[in-house]
Amino acid sequence: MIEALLKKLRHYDDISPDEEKALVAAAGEIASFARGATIIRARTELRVSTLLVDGLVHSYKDLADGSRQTVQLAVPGDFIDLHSFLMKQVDHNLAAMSNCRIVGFPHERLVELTRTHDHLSRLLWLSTTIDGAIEREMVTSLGRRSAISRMAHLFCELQVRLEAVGMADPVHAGGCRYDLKVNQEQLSEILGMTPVHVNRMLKELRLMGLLTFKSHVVEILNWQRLAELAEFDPFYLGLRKRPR
Amino acid sequence: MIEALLKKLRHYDDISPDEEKALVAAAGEIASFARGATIIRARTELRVSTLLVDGLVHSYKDLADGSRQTVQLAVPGDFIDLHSFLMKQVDHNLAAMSNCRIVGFPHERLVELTRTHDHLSRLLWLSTTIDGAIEREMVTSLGRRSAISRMAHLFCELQVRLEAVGMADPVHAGGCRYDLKVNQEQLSEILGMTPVHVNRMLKELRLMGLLTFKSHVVEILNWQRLAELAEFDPFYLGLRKRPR
DNA sequence: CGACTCTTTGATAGGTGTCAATCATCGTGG
DNA sequence: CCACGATGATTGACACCTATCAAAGAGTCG
Repeated sequence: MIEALLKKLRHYDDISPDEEKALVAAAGEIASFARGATIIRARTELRVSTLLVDGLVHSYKDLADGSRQTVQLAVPGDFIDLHSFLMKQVDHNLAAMSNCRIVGFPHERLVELTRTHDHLSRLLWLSTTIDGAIEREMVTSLGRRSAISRMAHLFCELQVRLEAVGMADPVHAGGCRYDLKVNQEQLSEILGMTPVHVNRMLKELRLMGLLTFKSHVVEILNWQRLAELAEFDPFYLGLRKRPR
Repeated sequence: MIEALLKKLRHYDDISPDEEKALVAAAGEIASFARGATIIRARTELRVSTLLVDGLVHSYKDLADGSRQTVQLAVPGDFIDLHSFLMKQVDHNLAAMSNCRIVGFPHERLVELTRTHDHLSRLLWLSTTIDGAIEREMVTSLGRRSAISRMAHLFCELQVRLEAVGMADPVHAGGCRYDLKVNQEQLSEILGMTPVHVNRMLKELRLMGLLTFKSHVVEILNWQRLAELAEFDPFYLGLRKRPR
């Protein structure tokens, strides 16, 4: 149930059997949400932090003109609102981008965990700072990259993040691919552009022979050139083991 | 020296005299940097987290075309790299936007602080999650707001953040104002637009009677209409006291 | 006063948004 | 099995916002 999380954390540092046990013990109930369902509404009081087990969840902000902007995209193994552990209320909505399963971690058990498991709780907090790094990269994309480069960057990032939890072919195995259960409108909310423009940029990536996205499958045809177009450097994802 | 930090933390929750003492004791050496100076280069190993005492510091990313994007803007009272406490290396550069003074907090002393002062360290970590909230708002601005609305949002945010540390007139005192020691090019790096466009948007805000920015002073002439234009809601800044 | 930095303005180009229509896909019910 | 409606993908024409390029004006400091 929390395998993806463990896989991710093991990229940060080794996890002892005892730590694994503690983490499993802290997990609460599992729940399912259908695509589009709201999981957490902004400003509600939270007593549980939520781990995404399967599917995609995004945090988003609504704007007056009816548009919305995704501010964080969670893949399996990510906590979708670990920052609520301290903030108690989040400043954004959380919704299922695809059918998904989640598992709650009651805050009191997380408190207990921080008391009893120093190293493990450091790793959990590290994961929130890496969420911040991902957001900073998103700022860079939205502020300075062209639409096509921004899109390329997103697909690169997802490749690496999904690969880290075993949900994408390794990059080196020639053509890599992964499932991405979103439509073009949802992509446009992530990328800060219109659905029409998403469609055109996808076409361009296809014509350039870099990538295809069809029936919820991303297939990267030329990783190197895609990464160049995106100016992608995975350093910010923090997926290299070092003592924490 | 750390008054601004204390002021900010007191918006989050009460600070006891003992906590204040501990914080002061954790502070290390003070240093000054001239405008434009690099404070921390990306990927260098860090053993100290840095508090901004005076001036402005930004984190930024360089792009291949020579442009740069500010991903985080620190005002006095903000830690500029508290996340490095866990990441050890940051994924961006840090530079002085204006002449500034900083004070270092060696990581080992911060570790000690987390051991001895539960509540205080929760407040410090809360401040990093609020940094994340600020980044999310930046994503929203860059993704969905027009240039003028984005600019209005920045000025609203700075008013509130600076007011919280006593460096801006309160909003309610009619015309509020604050010092902002940046030029239009630096603004353009924050706002993800060109310097020329910054100039035009400043002119438009001036003509609309909302705000002036001249010789490093922001003067807000009509807070309400500026906030409306920006769709600004200070909730995400977390400046309301509640038990932590 | 000159050298510099910064601000301001104009003309033009180009990227992205908007609007609207057509096409493709797919599950469902007759 | 096919018609149908719903959803999503695709395309074209056009508008508009922002970038680009270039130059002139303003402010500051030695």
